[in-house]
Parts: sequence; structure tokens; C-alpha cells
Amino acid sequence: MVKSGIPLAPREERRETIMNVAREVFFEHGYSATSMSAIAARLGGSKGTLYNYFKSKEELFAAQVRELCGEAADRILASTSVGAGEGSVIETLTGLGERYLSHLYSEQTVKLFRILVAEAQRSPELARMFYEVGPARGRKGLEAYLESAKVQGLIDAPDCAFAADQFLSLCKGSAHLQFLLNLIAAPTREEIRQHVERAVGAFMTLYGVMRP
Amino acid sequence: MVKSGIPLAPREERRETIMNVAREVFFEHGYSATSMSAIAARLGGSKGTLYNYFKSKEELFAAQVRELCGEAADRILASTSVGAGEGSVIETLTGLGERYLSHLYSEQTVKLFRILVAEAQRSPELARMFYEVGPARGRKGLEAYLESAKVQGLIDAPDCAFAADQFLSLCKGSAHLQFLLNLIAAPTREEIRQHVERAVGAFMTLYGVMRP
Amino acid sequence: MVKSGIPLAPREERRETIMNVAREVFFEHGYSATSMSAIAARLGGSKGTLYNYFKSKEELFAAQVRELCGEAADRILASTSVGAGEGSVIETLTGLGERYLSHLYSEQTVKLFRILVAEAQRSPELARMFYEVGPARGRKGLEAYLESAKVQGLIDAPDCAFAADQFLSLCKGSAHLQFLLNLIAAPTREEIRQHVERAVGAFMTLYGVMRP
Amino acid sequence: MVKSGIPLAPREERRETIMNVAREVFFEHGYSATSMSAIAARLGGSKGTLYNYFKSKEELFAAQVRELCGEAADRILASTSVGAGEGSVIETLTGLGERYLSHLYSEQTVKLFRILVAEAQRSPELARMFYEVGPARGRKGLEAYLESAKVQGLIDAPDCAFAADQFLSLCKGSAHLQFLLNLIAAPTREEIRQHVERAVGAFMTLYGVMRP
DNA sequence: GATGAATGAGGGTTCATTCAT
DNA sequence: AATGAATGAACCCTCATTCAT
Repeated sequence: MVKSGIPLAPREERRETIMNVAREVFFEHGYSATSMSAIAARLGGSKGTLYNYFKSKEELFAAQVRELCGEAADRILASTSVGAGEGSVIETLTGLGERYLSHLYSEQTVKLFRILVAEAQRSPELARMFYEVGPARGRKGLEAYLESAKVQGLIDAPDCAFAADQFLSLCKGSAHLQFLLNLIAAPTREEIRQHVERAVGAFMTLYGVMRP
Repeated sequence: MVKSGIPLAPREERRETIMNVAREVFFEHGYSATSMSAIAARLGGSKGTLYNYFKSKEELFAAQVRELCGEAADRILASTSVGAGEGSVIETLTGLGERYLSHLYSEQTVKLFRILVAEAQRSPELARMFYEVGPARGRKGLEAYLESAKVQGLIDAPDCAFAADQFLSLCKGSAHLQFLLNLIAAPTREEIRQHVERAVGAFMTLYGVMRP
Repeated sequence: MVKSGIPLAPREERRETIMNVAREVFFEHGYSATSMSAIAARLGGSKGTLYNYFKSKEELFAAQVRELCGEAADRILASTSVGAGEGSVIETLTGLGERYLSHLYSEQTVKLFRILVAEAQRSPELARMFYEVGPARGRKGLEAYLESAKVQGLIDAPDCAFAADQFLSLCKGSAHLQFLLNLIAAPTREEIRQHVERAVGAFMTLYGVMRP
Repeated sequence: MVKSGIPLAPREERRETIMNVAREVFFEHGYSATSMSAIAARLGGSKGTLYNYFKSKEELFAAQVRELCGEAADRILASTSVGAGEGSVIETLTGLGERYLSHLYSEQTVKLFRILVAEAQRSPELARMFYEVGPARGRKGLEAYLESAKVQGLIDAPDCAFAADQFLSLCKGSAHLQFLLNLIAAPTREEIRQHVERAVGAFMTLYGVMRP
């Protein structure tokens, strides 16, 4: 993410501008209700120009997904590599859970997600791509972490993939549905903290190792 | 659902037919991918006729949601009223979980849900109506049941609302996301059974009462 | 071909009008250089209307091919069914050859053919359709006739398919290439007659039965 | 074909490169299906460069035809000068026929021909140039050969021009139409051989001299 | 009330061409 | 001389909607 002072190559800069403008419009109107004309108009350029940078509307949107979700998964998984001592498992999971929910409850994420759900019937390829670069990577990362924690004797889970799934489900909870449906505002930092705390608590009850 | 013997006025009858045909098409293709032409074609009538009954595509769809949201969640909650003995809690939760997932993984449900999510930004009223009549009622019903089980000493949960939430989250798991995104087929009856079994197991580990 | 006084259903009439207008434009500019807009403009209607009658540009053109070539093959083959006595073979082939060349040297035919050749690379389906409804049917019809003449002992050809091919090739000659390339005008009726006479002569030399 | 050691002026050299690349692309996709972008891409240069050398797509193509039509038909006529004994006529015609069909069924030839036919309406000059340098010369060469064979008493043809025409028509047959329409692949060497054999057979039946 | 032909704006996309660098 | 980003008109096609019958 070179965005600071460093001047981008003009081409990269233009591409970045298009991405941003397109994101705005996509998020305002959804995927199919957004026309390339609309994007070009807001950009102040011609439709042809868009096609010089992205070979189709779908690819332009796919780039958004990649940009928004690819990094998110990395960020969320940060610091799941090392980890020693049970306390460390709790801390790791807590940190991960908080980053996960912060991401889930961001406006950008939910808007993107709505669009993907809306288009899932028509173009599952987009949905698949999103799933692979986002949720799937996240879940696999967590699974790997749990596996290593298990080897170290920090937790006792027969099926780490399933345990990872359970942890994420517990974190997500049902409030997310209401947020997705635009019925409630995003929870505060503190609410997130509390919710994650309870999820981690439940998880440790299920899989924590008893100390003699 | 007035459909029995009572003869509808011809106009009402025709309207009903249109509603049914339109529902089919909406569920097959989603909202924006459904064209009035397609509905008219399946109806065997002309587009002009549609516009005699519904003044726009949007109104036709709104009528669908109004009709469909008037039904649902009672089925899932069936038999959460009584319940005696711990075994019975397990059975009750198992039955409820299986009905819940069967509902969640039906084509009708996911299609309606996709459309609602898609339109959530534009028309949150529809989403709210759906949420109140569906998910909210379900969660409250389960909470009430857990509360009564707690009173009977069958479970030990400090916060039944939260516990209800956790149970439903554990049931749902992450597979539902993939289904929602049209990436996987609905799980079989047996897969649902197994998943619910594990969710109930986890729940009982968290909140079950130890027998001496 | 109801075209005489009998009034067509309005829909059929409109369709006929579109066909005629489209034919004009196709013949003027070729297939790909003809736009649906241009046809609609000359028609005095809207593009949408065209698509109410023909589901694509390709189909509109295909209809032209079917109309222009389907009948031609029938006309050319007329009177190849019966045939008794050697003299009759000569007469039959002569008639057929003259009708064949008249068709080949008509402006409509050559224009259509030029378009088909031009588009052969891009859309061989059109070319195939043309070939099936036109040349292929003609050749098969002639083959069938020769077969029957052979059975009656009127000619002596080991391979009637090949003989049919040869007869048509001899009729066509190389002048057709020049006509196709727009280098010469169409031959007159008399020139055609002479050319066919020579072709029939050659054919009878090759396959005629010697009378004792 | 100045290509040998002689160093071209850099500008000429570049022009030559563009010509070659463009020819490739034109022959692959036809005239209108070829875009300047495609040529520039294959060239590894920019579209702007193309326009520095040729002021339009049309001019670039015209240059191709001019260059290509300056070559061809001599090959086919090779060895029609001498010839003694009837066997020799058969051999000569067989060789000529095979070379003729090999040429006719080459990808290069058919692609150029398709383009010329397509453009015949618009620019008959190109077509004329092609015809004079190609088919016309071929036919005249064969006529001259037949004339000399007639003088030597090797064949007995009242009209050698017409006989030449017939021979070429018999060679071409109707398969060529299908090839032109892109409906069949080019015949193999062996198929060509057989077809020519039959054409020569027919020709000798028509014009061969009976030996006592 | 039902029809279905007609509309025309708009969809995504392509491409020959231009022009500042 | 070479570039390649930008253009904008034109492409085929779709569709919600209207209206005369």
C-alpha cells in the first residue's frame, strides 16, 4: 500500500483513482445497478478509458474485492504465528476476534458483502473469489494456529478445522445479521471487546487444557 | 393464505395467479435479473396485463415480501414449550436445530434472503419486517425455552439470551456463508444431523448441568 | 409464398417489410458493416422493434439466406423427377443447368454469396446453413436424378455423386469467378444456353450410353 | 522480395516488419475482424506507430494486396512448356492440377480470396488486379500448353480455351466451395491426387487421341 | 380487461483514431 | 520516431414501460 508521499507512476495513479471512484459508485448502487457510464461520468473521463484499465465491469469489481478483502484476511490473522502458554492462546484469540469483528462491522465490508450476496445467483465466480481470498483464508489461518497450539499442548481439540469454525461463529453471533440487514448500527469498540471475551471464554471452556 | 373453496372475485384470482408465477420467477433469477417479460411469458399473458395489476416491477416484488413474511418461524419453534429431564433438553435443541438448518438451507429461504440483503441499503423497511417476523421471533422463542429449562435446573446459563444466540450461531456455522454465496449445495439431512449433534454437544458442555 | 392480393396478417406483413428493408441494407454494405440501427433507421422504426421480430442480427440475416436460397434449390431441381429416353436426360440436364446458371448469375445471389464468403471465417454457421439449404440440396437432387437415370440404363456412371459434381462444375466454369469478383457483367441468356450445351455435351461424352 | 543482405533504410525496414506482422493478422482474422490494436500488439509496438507508416487500416491492407499479387501463378504453370507423347500430357496435367489444388486449398490463398470477394463490391480494382495476375494468367498458360499439345497431335480439342477452362473446373470441383465457406478442412495430399486423377481421366476421355 | 407491437433510453463493450509527452 | 492514454461514436442487445386496438 504505497500511498504516502511517494508519487505513483502516472498509470498506477490513474488506476487508483478509477478504483476509488468505482468503489464509491458500486457501494452506492450495487453491482448491477452501477453502469460503466456512471463510473466514467463521476470519473470525469470516457467509458473507453475505463476499459483501458479494466477489461470488463466484472474485473473492475473483482479488483475491488481483492483489494478490500485480501488485506483484511492478513491483518486479521496477524500474530497467529507464535504463541506459548495458555494465556497466550486467550490473548491471540482475543486479538484475532476483535480484528475479525472490526472488519465485519465496517461499512465497506458490509456494503461489499451485500453486493456479493445479491449477485451470488448470477455470478458465483465473484462470490467464490471473495470467499477464497477472504473467509476461507481466515479460517484456514486460524485452523493452522489451533493446530500448532494443540501440538504444544495448549488446547485439546479433536478437530481443529471445526473448532476454528466454531470460534468464528461464536464471534460473529446473530447481531451481524441485523447489521447486514441495515437494522442496527455497528457495535462500539467496547461492545465488540465484550462479545469477543465471551466467545473466547466459551471456546476455552470447550477446548482449554486443565492445569493440574 | 385464503385459497380454499371460497371463490375469489375473478380479479382477485388473476392477481393471485400473477403473484404465484412472479414468485417463481423472482426466486429463480433474483430481483434485478427478473424481467417483466419473463414473468409475462411464464404467465402465458402479456406484459400489459401485469401492469394492470401492479403498477411497477418494484410493487410486484414488495407484494411478494409482504405475503411471504407473514408465515414462517413457528414451525422451527414447534415443541419448545414443554421439556423435562436433561435428555429432553438435548432432544429439544436437536429437533429445533435440525428444523432451523433445514429452513436456512432451503432454496426459497436463501433466495428471499439474498434479495433482502441486496435491497437492505435501499429499503430497510422490508428487511426489518423480515427480521422481526423471522429471526427475531425465533431467537426470542429459544431464549424463552432456555429460561424455563434453567428454572427447572436442566441447564446452567447466566444469560439465556446470549446462550440462545450462541446455540444458533453454532448451528449455523460457516457453511451457511458458502451456501448463501451459492458456492456449495445444501447439506444433506444426514450432514445437518451431524452438525446439529456437535452444536448441541458444545452447548451442553458450556451450559449442561453436571449430574453427581 | 403468399404474396399476391391476399392480405397478410399484420404481423406477417410487418415482418415481410423488415425482411425487405434489411435485405437492401445487407446487400449494400455487407453483413458486419450493416448495423441494426441502420436497418431500423431505413425502416423508420426503432431498434427494439427489429428485435421483436428477429432475436438477433444473425438470425435476421439467416432468414434472408433461407428465403433466398431455399426456394432457389427447389426451382432449379424442378422436373428432375421423371425422365424417359436418353434425349430426355439431355433435356433435363440442359434445363437444370440453365436454371442453375441463371440463379448463380443473379445480382441477389452473388451479393449474398459475397457476404457469406466474407463472413465465413467469423461465423461458419451461416455459411453452413447456406450450404445445406442451397448447394448441398441441389447437388443431392441431381445425384438422385442421375441415380434413377442410371437404373433406367440411360447413363453409365460408376459414381453418381461425383458425376453430379462434375456436371455442376462444368456448368459453372471459370467465368463465375470473374462475376463473383465483380469484373464482368452477368452473361446473357444466350451465352448461358451455349455454355450449358457444351457442358451437357461433355457430360454425355463421359457418361452417355452408346446406342447399338 | 528484396530481403537479402542489402540493408534497408531503417524506415523501410520497420515498414517491412509492419507489413509482415499485419499480413499475419489479416490472414488470421480477415479484414474487418482485424483491429489495429491486434496488429500493434503482435508487433510489440503501439498503435500510434502504425499510423506513422500507414494513414489508415484500409491503406495498410491495400499495400498487402499490392505486394502479394505481384508474386504467385508461375509456380503452378511450371513445366507446361515442353511435352512429348500422350503419357506426357497426362503427366503434365496431373502435375499442374495438383499444384493448382494445393494452391487453392492453402490457408493463405483462401483467406486472401475471401477478403477480395468481400471487398469486390466496394473496390473492384483490387479484385481485378488479383484476377489478372492470378487466375487469368493461369488459364492462359494452360491454354497455350493445350494449343501446343494439339498441334503435336496429342489431344483433339476444338476450343483450347474452353478445354482449359473445363479442366480447371473439373479440378476445382465443388469441394472448394465448402472450403471457401470454411465448412471443411483442406483435403490431404492424397485426396488431391485422387481428385486430379479423375479430372485428368475425364479430360482425356473428352479430348484424348485414340491410338490405333 | 387483455393484448402485444412499438418504443427509446440505456446496458456493456470495441475500436479506429488522435495527441501530448 | 515512438508512445500509449484518452477519446467518443458506434456496436449489438435488453427491458421497463406505453398505448392503440
